[in-house]
Amino acid sequence: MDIYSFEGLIKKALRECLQILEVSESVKVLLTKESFGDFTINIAFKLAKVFKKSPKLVADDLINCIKTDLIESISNVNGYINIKVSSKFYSEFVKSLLEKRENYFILENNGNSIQVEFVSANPTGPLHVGNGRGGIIGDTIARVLETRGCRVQREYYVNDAGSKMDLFAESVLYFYLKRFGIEKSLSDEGYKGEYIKDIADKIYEVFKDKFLNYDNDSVIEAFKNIGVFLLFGKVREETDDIKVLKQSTSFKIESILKTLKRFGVSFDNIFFESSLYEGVDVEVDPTLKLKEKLTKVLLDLLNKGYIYKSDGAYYFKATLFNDDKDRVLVRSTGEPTYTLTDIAYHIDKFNRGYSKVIDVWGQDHFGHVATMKALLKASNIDPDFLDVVLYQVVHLFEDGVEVMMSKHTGKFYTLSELINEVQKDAARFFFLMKSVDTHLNFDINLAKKQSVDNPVYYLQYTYARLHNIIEEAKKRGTVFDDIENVFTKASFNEVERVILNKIFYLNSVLDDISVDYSIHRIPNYALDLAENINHFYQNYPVLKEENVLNRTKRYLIVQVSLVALSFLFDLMGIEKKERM
RNA sequence: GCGCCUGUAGCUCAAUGGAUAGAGCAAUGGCCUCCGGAGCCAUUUAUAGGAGUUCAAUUCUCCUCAGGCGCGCCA
Repeated sequence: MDIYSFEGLIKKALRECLQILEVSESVKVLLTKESFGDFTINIAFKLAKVFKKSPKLVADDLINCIKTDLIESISNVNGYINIKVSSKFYSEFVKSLLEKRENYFILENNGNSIQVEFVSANPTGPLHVGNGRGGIIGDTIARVLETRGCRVQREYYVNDAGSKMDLFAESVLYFYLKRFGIEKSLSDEGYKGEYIKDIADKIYEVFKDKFLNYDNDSVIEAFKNIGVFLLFGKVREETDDIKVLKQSTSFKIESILKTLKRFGVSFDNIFFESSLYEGVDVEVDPTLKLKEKLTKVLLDLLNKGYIYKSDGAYYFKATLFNDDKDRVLVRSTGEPTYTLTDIAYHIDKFNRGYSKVIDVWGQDHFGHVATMKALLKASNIDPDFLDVVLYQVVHLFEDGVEVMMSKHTGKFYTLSELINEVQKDAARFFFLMKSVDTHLNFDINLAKKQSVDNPVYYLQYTYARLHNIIEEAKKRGTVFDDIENVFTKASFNEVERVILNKIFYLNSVLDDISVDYSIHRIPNYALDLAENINHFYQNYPVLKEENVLNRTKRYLIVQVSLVALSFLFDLMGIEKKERM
């Protein structure tokens, strides 16, 4: 028995009674405060207008409709329909949960195939702390959707083409040539971080003067590829250079993929932007040729009349689709913009057959959302196919002072360093706790402390001490009653009911999260539950309890709680500890 | 200037439009003949300001103020 069957019973009762289908379908059973009962329904307020009666009178009618032995009593408090559930309710719920274990919270496959794309940081430097937030958000959304019965694919979009990558390669080249005493000019926009020098040094160490007599285009291509391999950890095309590089293992900077793996984040698919540039050149019009994949997208828009030329550039009429301004898709130089490759990429996703695609972007990409939706619509794809989750910036504080982060100046805290110092679990939890809409102030000193201040230890402690009860019971050979007697001869007190009700309600919480992606509710839920469990632990000893029936009842609470906590730890990607 | 996000306790953050706005940290005072005191209990303090919609507003609408971000032939 679960929230769905329970809610279904109530819906059915109301449907038969009310004859109003839409209304009874929108009924939701809500968790309520213990002083009001176990669960509540507020549908009477909504129906008051329809029936032209006061909520209180409507509730009176509704109460008479609902008859099930899962409910012990049902009351009407000024329109609130408060439900106190029965022993049978707990009997069916607890037995069902203990039978299914963690799978109680994992729903059957619902046929939806969803892709979540996240991190997708440019492979032009190590990940910084802000990327960690995006990583956790995407990873957790994926985990939640999986529990809701969706098939989920996690994808990383690697921008290994485009002008940022050229700039990166030029920066490496600058330092490479310096090793030979050659001073080349580097634009102010160029990357100047230590790691750029490390890459140049590595190239020098492995390849010596090999690239000195390359022409500029060739050396830039080679350095792009080498850079992506060293920084990201994987390249689309394994050139001979990469094979040589693989023989030599020493390189100071941890690759992006490795950092993420240490962070508990992994991907099912890596999509390289450069793959959009595969194939042959195809004519768009007599003045322009692009690679076939991009041409196809552009021609489609062109044929629909959504493209015009201005000052030699190709503009998309985005303003026809609610965007602020028209957008350049091809520069006057004939080069495609990021906007064109990105819509080509999203059309590719659409063609792969997902029912929905979720992109996790930093807030600074906000302006790009309307553009992408406009392009989707112009390409005859429902804009709702794409959900974009924007997360606010991470501000880093060290010794009370904000640490500014920039790849260009080279001063930033890497995610890798952060994981080294505060452990994966604490870092994940810290990122997960805050709503994506709020700016996250990350206090490095506090995070480094690894002390009681960190709520993740509270959770792990709760799990460990509960688990210890199970261990002790085995060790001591503690005797328990038949659990059937718990439901027929005993009853759960308020503290115990709160715990059971909360756990019963977890599926409903997860449903909500899967719709609005409010993943911060998971750690908050977990902490709330842990608090209730610790209160129970403190006041109601299990093994010491002499009455065997009570002892068994409390032991059930421990078992149910352990299953729920275990599931939550797995969902958050945090290690559960049986001993601390 | 226009658009988006945010403004809740001393600090960091919660609260599907629902009943008396909750936690942690910090402060003060209590709990170990213990299944783990990394815990429990008690006390203190808050919805930026103003209108509106609603039976009901921290939540929705509008205005004001404050902070962040965006408004490229960058990605």
